[in-house]
Amino acid sequence: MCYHKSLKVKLEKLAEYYQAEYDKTMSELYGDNPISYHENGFDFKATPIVTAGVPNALQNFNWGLVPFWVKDAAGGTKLRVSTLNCISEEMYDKPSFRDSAKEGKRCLIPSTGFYEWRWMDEKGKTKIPYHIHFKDQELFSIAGLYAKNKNMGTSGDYHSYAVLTTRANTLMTKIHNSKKRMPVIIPKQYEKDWLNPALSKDDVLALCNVVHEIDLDAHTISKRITDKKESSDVPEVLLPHVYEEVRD
DNA sequence: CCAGACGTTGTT
DNA sequence: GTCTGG
DNA sequence: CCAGACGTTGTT
DNA sequence: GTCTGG
Repeated sequence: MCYHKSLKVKLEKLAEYYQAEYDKTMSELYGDNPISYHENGFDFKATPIVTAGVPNALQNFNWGLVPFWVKDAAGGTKLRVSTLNCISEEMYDKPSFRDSAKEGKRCLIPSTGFYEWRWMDEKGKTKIPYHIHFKDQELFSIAGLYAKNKNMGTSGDYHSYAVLTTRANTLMTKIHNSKKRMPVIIPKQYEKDWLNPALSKDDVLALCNVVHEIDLDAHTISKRITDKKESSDVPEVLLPHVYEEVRD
């Protein structure tokens, strides 16, 4: 699973990585600051993504996929709580995701890392947060599906996406030791393929498994990440924090 | 037929 | 929009 | 997923 | 302990 991520990079650098344009609204929104240090999926916020539909632009889409058939805002807010993630193995079958999957509405979700908790005991009493990132590259793409809905009560259409998940690779099995899932990550050399709307189902599903060849790294961080009294969207949240009980 | 779901992960 | 359970 | 609540009356 | 809201 993946409900927390970071995008510690400026808009301009994002555009460069994806060879994509962005409009004035977006530059006003983010200015010259990194886009986020910690984003909680349950805030359902919009951040820049790249879609198969418009592969040469950064577009601000909301996390938590609201399918086109949702009839009103109440239905959307209820459903998106459980569509932050999509089990990639089932995306062609689930009512909430299958239309996006079949229509090739795949997207790249720019990320500089994601957060996961590791359980330190059998009883589920102690958990320690980690930030997971690439070993040798700051920015990378998480794979997603997206959709458009007209009934969310927003001024324009409501654009949203879900993070695809897959079986955890070796590193993630260690950290995400109870659920053993992780976001689908698309290496740079496959990004164009992923955004090709004509890609076959078999190829799509195969790309959801390349995570097993990816070299990720992780470090423990402070529990400030879940502190409600202080903002967690600050640079300090990413700093390594040593726990006695973690020996690896 | 109508009403209601449509989802993720999980044992704190 | 489409499927399932009642 | 986590954090926070943990209730009453009313009545389509 | 379990449910709900975010």
